[in-house]
Amino acid sequence: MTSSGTIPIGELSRLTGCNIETIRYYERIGILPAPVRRGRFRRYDTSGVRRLAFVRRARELGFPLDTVRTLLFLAEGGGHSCEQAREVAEIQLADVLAKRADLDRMAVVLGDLVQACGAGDAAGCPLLEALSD
Amino acid sequence: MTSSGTIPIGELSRLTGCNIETIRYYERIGILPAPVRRGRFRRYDTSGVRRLAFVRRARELGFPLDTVRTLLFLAEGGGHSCEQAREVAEIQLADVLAKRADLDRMAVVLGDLVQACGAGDAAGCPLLEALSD
DNA sequence: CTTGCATCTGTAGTCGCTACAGATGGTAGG
DNA sequence: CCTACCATCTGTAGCGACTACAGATGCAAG
Repeated sequence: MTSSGTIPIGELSRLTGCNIETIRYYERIGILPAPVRRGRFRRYDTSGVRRLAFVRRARELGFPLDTVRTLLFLAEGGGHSCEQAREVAEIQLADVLAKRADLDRMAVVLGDLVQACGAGDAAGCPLLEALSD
Repeated sequence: MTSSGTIPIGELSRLTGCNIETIRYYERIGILPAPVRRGRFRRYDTSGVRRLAFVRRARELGFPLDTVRTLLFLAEGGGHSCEQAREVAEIQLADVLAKRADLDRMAVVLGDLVQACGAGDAAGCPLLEALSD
């Protein structure tokens, strides 16, 4: 047993639900550290798995990768963690709410237009005419 | 007056709220036809203005550029316009609703975490711990 | 021996712009 | 007449977050 508890990238991918190419991409841009290798093959231990899982969860909340970097740093005990973490989360929340508001507006308009097109009586398509103004 | 009713790209930009670089980009990828030129300068007439306005409105509803192409074609009287227009709008609506649902989920989680971090009593940051699992 | 699998590196493509750099031509002011 | 400025031009590269190859390598099973 040279490195008993370690897994190859494929298994890390399965464990975390993260694409292999994405894992290598994260390594390239410094989100994940270059792991130990057995020959040419990357080998990940539990800390590697935990770190990637962290990244995935952060990404699921929509945090951009640059912010994920900050969150990783904070999670490793950098500075006034909770305070700063809350700050970036607030910014992210505001961003999410703004995007949702945009989508809401789109959904209303699209819903109306689909409806109007469904009840197709009048000459001309309501949808196409709305776009043509 | 060689071409009285035509305007330069800057004015088209102002009229439609569409960036000059974006207008040229649309031309490059075939969303807009190459306009008449006065010397080296693009000149747009009312049909150019209307076409770009159409594109902008479609983009505001989130239609991808490829679909905008289809919509333009339909608006110019291609085939069973209204039926097909409704179909693409339904797909777009479904997409918008799915994205909104994603954002909703994010907003709930982020809201909770921001809240939990605000009431900072316990040791450890709730947000960072949620990401660390 | 060969087939298949997992992995490797490196590069290019996606989408919808945006941001330059560097050239060109016309007008207005000194 | 010269200079400054303005709008426009072309062409290319960058963004964010991946994704999709192509082509090499090495190992184990049939």
